[in-house]
Amino acid sequence: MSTPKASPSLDRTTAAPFVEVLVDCPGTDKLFTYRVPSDLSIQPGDILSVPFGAQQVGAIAIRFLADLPPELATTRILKVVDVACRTLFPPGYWQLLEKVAAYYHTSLMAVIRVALPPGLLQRSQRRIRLNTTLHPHDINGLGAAAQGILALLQQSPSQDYTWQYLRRQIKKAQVGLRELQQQGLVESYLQTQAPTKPRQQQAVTLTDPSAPDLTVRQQEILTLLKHEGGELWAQDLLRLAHTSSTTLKKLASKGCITLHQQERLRLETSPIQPDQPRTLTPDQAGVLAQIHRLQDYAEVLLHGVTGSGKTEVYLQAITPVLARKQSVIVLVPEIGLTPQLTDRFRSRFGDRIRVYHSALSDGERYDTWRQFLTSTPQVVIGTRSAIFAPIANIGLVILDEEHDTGYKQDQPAPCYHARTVARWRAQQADCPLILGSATPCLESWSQTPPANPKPSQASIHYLRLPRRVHARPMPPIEIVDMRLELADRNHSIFSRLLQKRLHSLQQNRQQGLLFMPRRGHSTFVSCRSCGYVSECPHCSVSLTYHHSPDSRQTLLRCHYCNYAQPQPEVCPVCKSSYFRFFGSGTQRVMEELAKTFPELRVIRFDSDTTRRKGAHRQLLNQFARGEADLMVGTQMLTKGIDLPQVQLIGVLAADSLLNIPDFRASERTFQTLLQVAGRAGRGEHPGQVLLQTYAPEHPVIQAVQKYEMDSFLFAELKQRQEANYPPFHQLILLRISGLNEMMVEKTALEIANYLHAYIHTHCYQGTILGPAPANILRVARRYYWHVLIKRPQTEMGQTELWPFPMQGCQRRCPQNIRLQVDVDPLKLL
DNA sequence: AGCACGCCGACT
DNA sequence: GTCGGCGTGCTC
Repeated sequence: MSTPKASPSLDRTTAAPFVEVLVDCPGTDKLFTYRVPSDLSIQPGDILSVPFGAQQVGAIAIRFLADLPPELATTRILKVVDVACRTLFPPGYWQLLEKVAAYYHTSLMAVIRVALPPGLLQRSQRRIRLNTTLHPHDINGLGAAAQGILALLQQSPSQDYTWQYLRRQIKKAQVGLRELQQQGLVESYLQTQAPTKPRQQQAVTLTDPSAPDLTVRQQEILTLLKHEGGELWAQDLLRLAHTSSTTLKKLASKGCITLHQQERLRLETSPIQPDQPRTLTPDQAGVLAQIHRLQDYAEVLLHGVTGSGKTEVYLQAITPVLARKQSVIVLVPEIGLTPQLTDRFRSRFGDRIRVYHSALSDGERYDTWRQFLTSTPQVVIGTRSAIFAPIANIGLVILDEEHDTGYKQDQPAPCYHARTVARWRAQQADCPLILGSATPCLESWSQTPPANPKPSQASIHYLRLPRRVHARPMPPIEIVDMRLELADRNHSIFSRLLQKRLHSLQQNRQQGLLFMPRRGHSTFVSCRSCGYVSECPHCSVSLTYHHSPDSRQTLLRCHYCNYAQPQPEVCPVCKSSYFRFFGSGTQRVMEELAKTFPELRVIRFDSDTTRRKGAHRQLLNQFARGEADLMVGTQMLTKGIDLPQVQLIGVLAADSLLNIPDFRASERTFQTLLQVAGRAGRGEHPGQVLLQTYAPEHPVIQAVQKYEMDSFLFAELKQRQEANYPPFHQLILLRISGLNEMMVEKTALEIANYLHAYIHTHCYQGTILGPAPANILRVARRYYWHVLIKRPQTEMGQTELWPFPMQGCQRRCPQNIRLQVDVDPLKLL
């Protein structure tokens, strides 16, 4: 791989004998000192492998040390084992990571972990191997745990498992292991995994095609090689020329070709027809002209209704950036959902596209990531972590579907929002940031001139694409009052109007989507006689009814921890036989459809049917080819499906969205419903949307029906202001969890009290809410309590650092209690 | 994260 | 008395 000229490859000699590193171990954010072996050259930022305790872990070189601090004995200093990756990050990159760590109150290492491709920071693993030379003479003499481990290992094809796995599978595994080790039946060893490395492959280069005394066959091979450009992978040449490696070796010995190892990049590529820029509508052209005018850092909210051609604007905004040899980052919520988008980028920009997301293999991700470090102008398309792509010379950052909640990481720290990080990156690179959406989120919209009472203070430009391309109208939205259906004794989940439309769907050879804002067979199982609800024994959430096609048994499953149990025939409490599921999910809809419309061909499109790799594309293609009349699905249907023939959209239970206990429920519902509606009428026919609800007078439903964006957002903004919610106040959520309920509660209370006092003594503005038990109290045996910090923003929507006393909170947290900080949380459950 | 060290309960 | 549970603390 070529390295930029900034790297004087000869000058990689390490000056100092010691290096301070950041070790990839949770709970250790201080620096550790290691000796630099004379045969290794190390630079700050390089990713290393170092011994740490009994294991070997990944580490990052931070700085050199000429002398050892006096408190460190020379004998204790260990040597760096290896350099896993030599990195040369663009200027300002470390500052960016540090800023993220500071703002989201996490360790720098946690940020580095999301920024680096997986597999680079490798740690050693303890594994247990079966001793095959020895046979246990008396299995029954062993304890239960030992027997369990033995049975597992014997099942394993490699007679070998990680210690972590065994410990999870077998209780008291520690005891069992000791027993087995004493008898010499198993051995325990540390496996140091090699970090992901470049893939090397043999390449053939033509050097001298005119050597004397060549056979006809040899001549043929050389001609072929010349024809292919003089350079090929050995395996390709072997295949093309139907020859063997001995022949190649002979040619090499004659000096006609050279054989050498060369890196072969694992990049996702697909042969794609190149395409040309499309003619823009006047709206698009106007918007693009404004974008082209931007040079330095500026933020743009591109508010374009579904089908208005935002993608083409992105493409044409990128072209001049690439032309002036700068790079671009394009973020999308989920790459698997939008294969059409990446295809279009590839058609336009060819091999300058780098697709980066978690579905890539470790090797592909690693190679793509290392391409970022080259100085070639490129377009990175990826999911949220791609905002950390270490490319230099960024000329433009684009966030498509900027309202999407997928941009917020909420599982492991740092709980960063890609939009926030994108803003910092754009500021750092002094380039424009485009936020695109058909349904902008309140946080972004509130900073644009239309939302601002003092437009001069608005920090985001507002560009609008109010019309669809080819002047296609937005589909009309009809509201069906489900209360009237029930009053008229229609107990079906389909209103009579929807039934009528579904009937005519097939007659008119049209297609439709049915949107169901929930996954699973139904919501929960309850007793109609006594009200008992089946709950998960670990998570205090109701279990969901799942009907698997291959087994006759019906299962109740927990959506949080995946616990499953067979469904009882009668109510466990009162023995009533009216113990049935309640509400409906995609599976239930499928069954009802099969009953009412047996002739309709239906595809189910939800997380169950799309889990398999490539299933998304396959199901969509199937639908696009007209092999089904109707597609039934959950939230996934809202994203990026661009099928011109979709005529009918049915929304079954708008209410279940509206009633989610979250202050953003209205905004979410509005966004989701408009996104769903936008899937209709993208072809010749205008299409129609049918919205079933028990609350037709609800302001959200009203606004959706009229496509009234601004008035809805104004009203919503006002409510947020009154209730001190974002974007007027900033929220920081502290999630306190542990196995002991009392301890969690006690700790949460202590932290809340401490914060109260802290705010008071420092005269900070703000309020502490809670502690309160989380809505779902228990997830996978852990209890959760929340403390919410609310504080006024100095400037609306400004993301700024607050001296929130993380250390103090941490100190009040016992070892077995976990404290997670979520700055600007999106999920308050 | 692992692993060692160290302190309390149920057994020989 | 000991063995072995797991809570606390350190790893250059």
